[in-house]
Amino acid sequence: MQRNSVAKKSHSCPPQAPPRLSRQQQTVLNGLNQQPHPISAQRLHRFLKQQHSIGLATVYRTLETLKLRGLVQIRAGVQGESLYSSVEQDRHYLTCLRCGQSLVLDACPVGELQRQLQRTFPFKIYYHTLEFFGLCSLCKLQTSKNPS
Amino acid sequence: MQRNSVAKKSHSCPPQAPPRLSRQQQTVLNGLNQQPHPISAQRLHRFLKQQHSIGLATVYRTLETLKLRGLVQIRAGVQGESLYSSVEQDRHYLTCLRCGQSLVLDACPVGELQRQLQRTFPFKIYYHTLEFFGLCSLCKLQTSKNPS
DNA sequence: GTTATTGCAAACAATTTGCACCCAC
DNA sequence: GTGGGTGCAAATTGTTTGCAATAAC
Repeated sequence: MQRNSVAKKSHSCPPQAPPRLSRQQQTVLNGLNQQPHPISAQRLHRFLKQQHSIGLATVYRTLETLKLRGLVQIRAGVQGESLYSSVEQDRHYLTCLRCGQSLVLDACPVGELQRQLQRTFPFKIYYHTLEFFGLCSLCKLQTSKNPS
Repeated sequence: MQRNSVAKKSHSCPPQAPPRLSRQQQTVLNGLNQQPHPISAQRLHRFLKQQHSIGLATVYRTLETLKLRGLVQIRAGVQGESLYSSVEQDRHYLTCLRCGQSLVLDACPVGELQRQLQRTFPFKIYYHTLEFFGLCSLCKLQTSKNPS
């Protein structure tokens, strides 16, 4: 997995990700990795500020950087915000469109498909999202009463 | 599954969706169904205004209504907006995180899984999203030059 | 007449940007 | 010293809401 031959050339510089992250960027990435669930930029910022001094814009800018480097995964929250999580997590959800409640699924049936796509297209694939949407039993009742 | 006994009561009233849509709601739904690809609320509004008189707020409100009735499908655009499409479309994409370019995939390997989940959980599942993210070959080059 | 729908403009919220300052190399 | 990284506040963008006018039944 690791290039063993010539790692001498200055600081390590793997073919993929331009290497080092700044201090604050590392802070953001660490903070993100501590989250059990996908989290919005705003909430992550509030979380980080408990321990560090960091600006909201930096959090946004860093998440953008990490995104392009394939280090974070993004999905959309029910109220339209973006939710970020470690790209390591291969988690999938069953989400209620009305109340936002999410159930975690354990199956991930698309790993093989992803590898196959990777071979077929000239794309560097970082991750995939798979999510099911509908109404939970409670909201289904509510909706038929008050279609709001 | 369906209450068969007394379906006589007034206009048809299937167990699921509270029935009729208003005129404008119908306009939105029709307009949406004419789109070949997922579209944002703003663009849909611009599209509709070419032929009808309709307010932006109505478009948003209608899309929300249609969402709860399981008639539209939502996914997040690369710049953070919501993209809407007919729930009929079982399309999946391979999307570049940098330029937003999307390739349409033909395979959908999760139909069976969805039916299985539907049996397992007390959720009414309307649709699923499955999307792959990464960098297209061009953006991959660009990124290694200018990590911006 | 009563109730839901609509349009407009104002309000909101998430995100991005301009700019001056700071830090690492 | 130079270039990227950072914080703050202002600007932008997508979306929601209040309310009076309108349409549906």
